[in-house]
Amino acid sequence: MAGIKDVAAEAGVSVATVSRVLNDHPSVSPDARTRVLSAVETLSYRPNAVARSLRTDRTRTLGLVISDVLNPYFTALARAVEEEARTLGYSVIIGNADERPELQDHHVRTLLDRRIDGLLVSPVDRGSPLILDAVRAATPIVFVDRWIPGVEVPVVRADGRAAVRDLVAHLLRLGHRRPAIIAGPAATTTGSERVDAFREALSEQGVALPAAYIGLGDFQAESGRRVAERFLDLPEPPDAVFAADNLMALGALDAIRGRGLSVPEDIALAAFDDIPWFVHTDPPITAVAQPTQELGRAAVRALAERIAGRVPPSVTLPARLVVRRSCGAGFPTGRRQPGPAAPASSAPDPPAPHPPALDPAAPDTTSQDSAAVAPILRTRRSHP
Amino acid sequence: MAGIKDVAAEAGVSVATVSRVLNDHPSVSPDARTRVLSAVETLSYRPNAVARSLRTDRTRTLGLVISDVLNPYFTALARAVEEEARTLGYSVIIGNADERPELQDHHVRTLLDRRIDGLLVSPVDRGSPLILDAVRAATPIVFVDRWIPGVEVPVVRADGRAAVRDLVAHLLRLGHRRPAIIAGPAATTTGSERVDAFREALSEQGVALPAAYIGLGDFQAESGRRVAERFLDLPEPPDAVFAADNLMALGALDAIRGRGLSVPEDIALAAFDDIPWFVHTDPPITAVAQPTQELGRAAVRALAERIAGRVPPSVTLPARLVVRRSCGAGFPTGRRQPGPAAPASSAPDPPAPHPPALDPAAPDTTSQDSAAVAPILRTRRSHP
DNA sequence: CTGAAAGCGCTTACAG
DNA sequence: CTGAAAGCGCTTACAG
Repeated sequence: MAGIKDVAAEAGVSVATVSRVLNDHPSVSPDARTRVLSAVETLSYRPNAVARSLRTDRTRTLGLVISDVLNPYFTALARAVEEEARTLGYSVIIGNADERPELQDHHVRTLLDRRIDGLLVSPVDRGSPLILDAVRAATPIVFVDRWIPGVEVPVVRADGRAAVRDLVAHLLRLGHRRPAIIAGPAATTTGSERVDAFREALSEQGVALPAAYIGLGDFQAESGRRVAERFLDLPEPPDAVFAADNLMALGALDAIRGRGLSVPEDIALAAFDDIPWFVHTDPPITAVAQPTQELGRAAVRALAERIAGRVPPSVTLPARLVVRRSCGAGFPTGRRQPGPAAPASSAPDPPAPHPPALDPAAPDTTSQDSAAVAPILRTRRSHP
Repeated sequence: MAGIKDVAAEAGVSVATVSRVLNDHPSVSPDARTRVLSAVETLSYRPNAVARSLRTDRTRTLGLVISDVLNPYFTALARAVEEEARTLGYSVIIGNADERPELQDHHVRTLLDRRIDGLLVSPVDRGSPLILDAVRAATPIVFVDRWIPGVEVPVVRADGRAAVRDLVAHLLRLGHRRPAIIAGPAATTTGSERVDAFREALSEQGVALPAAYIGLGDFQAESGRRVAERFLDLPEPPDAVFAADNLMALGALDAIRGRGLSVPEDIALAAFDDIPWFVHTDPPITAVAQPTQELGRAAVRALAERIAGRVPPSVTLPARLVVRRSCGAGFPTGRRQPGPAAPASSAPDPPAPHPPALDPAAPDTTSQDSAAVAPILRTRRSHP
């Protein structure tokens, strides 16, 4: 593989000059520039990024440690992050923690060893001394989605409280009186916050959330199944289940149907995090949708600010409720009625006859499906 | 951040000695070793991977360029790749091509600039001069899933022909007579092979696949929707649609239901690539499942061989048909019957009363659901 | 077993 | 505008 010396020889200049044209340094004669450029061409020279990074102490690389690649929410987040990073001239290296603290630390360590310029993390726990050390060492870090309380790091996340309040109103309106929740690990902020939001919204409506109706999951499908089964074994099972992420909702759905029960007739189901497949599950699942794209973009911008030495503010974006049929809504449970296709829309579900109560202060937090699916169906480049 | 010099000073030895203990070189006195190790500890020293790579000309990093991160198939593949790579002491950097040749080349270029030790690619087209150059330059490369014909590179992929033959038998047995296919781009091997397999299997049964029943998609949801709509607009629409990947199946399902039609009563639907959500779509979708985990592992092992200078063989693993209800199978279309839960299984669907014809030479190619979902439900670490 | 020194491929003051 | 030279943080023959 040709090096900068070969290019210099071919062009009849010094390596310094080659380096200058490669880096768009102003003081290079037009003649030298052309010769270097053509030498680069004929040798198909490509600068060695490793050497460059060692010299400049910058890698133009961002690390992103996500909790679980198999979770479509994080996959969408990763895509948005890479897109925005590319715009800003950065590459991103993704580390998948698989919800395991050791694996998270493995990736953080590897990323740090590689001297990435900045780190985006969705921490799987509150502990990691490694992350705390990195923060102390002034490594540019931004938390996305989840964060570690008490640590001085900008956080980019969604606030689901209004949407959860809408969900609770929706459930109560449909007659559900014994709502339960499959929570994420208490060690994660999203694990505890979602339970808190649910409990508070219920208590505002005078409904209690007994301990037996709070099941502890780990954000993975299998735990959703396990907790749902425990709920169904209760002397008085809940009549509605809210899963704190989409994978646990999948597991819960599995468990419910495994008992021969049906959603929403026997038990209602809702999930935090909306994904395209929820439109097509049986029944379509009501979910709290995060503005994933925007979160990813905002996180990268904040991190770029931190890298530039500035102190970006945390950003909190609202989530919104997407109503479908999994909590019951007066829809016929059998076949859909024929109707005209909705050409530019991805919302095959008719509007719910009884929209949930809206928080008047946030009229846009609730919507009827579709927007959540749009990313996968619309923002992709269509076939030429 | 402490460097090797600081460690040397702290331990009272030369940097050479520090380097030796860090790299487990045998000729280091026990005394020197302990002192270096404790210096490393007190300074929380971490070797700079960038400098190390420059010197050793190895990055212990693999590049993986996948066609689309939003496609659960590739996400599962990426996870398997990272897992196996980690076992072998490699990190992996994922590049998402989003089915776009320019983006694929962007990532390949970036990865090459970073001097990754080897590259795993699932090419989005047959062209990329960049990839061909890399092959010519003897960069260790292995193709996964898709490949570029005529290029001397090991290929790790699944052969879906037997499974597609099973699918065709299944469709015909259920009375479908006008099967159509939503193909992937002809520029990809998986795009053309799946059509060929489908056409051949049909012709073996004396059924033609007219041009009007071959729709060209791009492996993304939106194209599945578009092609399905075109099918439904035909004077004589197909009575079964086989989507060449899971995202196009999602789009097709959208389009079909947007017309108020239902699956499988009005039209059957099947997909290539099985994903956990297919168990819970309405109806559950019959799919050709690839051994994704094994493909990822095998690809990494082959690449490691190539990096070591050996010439690994290509590997082809069989795919298998997973029968669910989307092609019709005599299941009631309404509610499920109550029944006991299947504790350790993720297959809520009862066995199909009419299993498809099996190729006697490959009795294990067909199965009844479940196994495909197992990865996400079982192989994850459960909550402690 | 140990250290001084060269060198990996770049970038960038510095001097001209 | 240009080049010689130092140096980024490591590893590794080489000599002792």
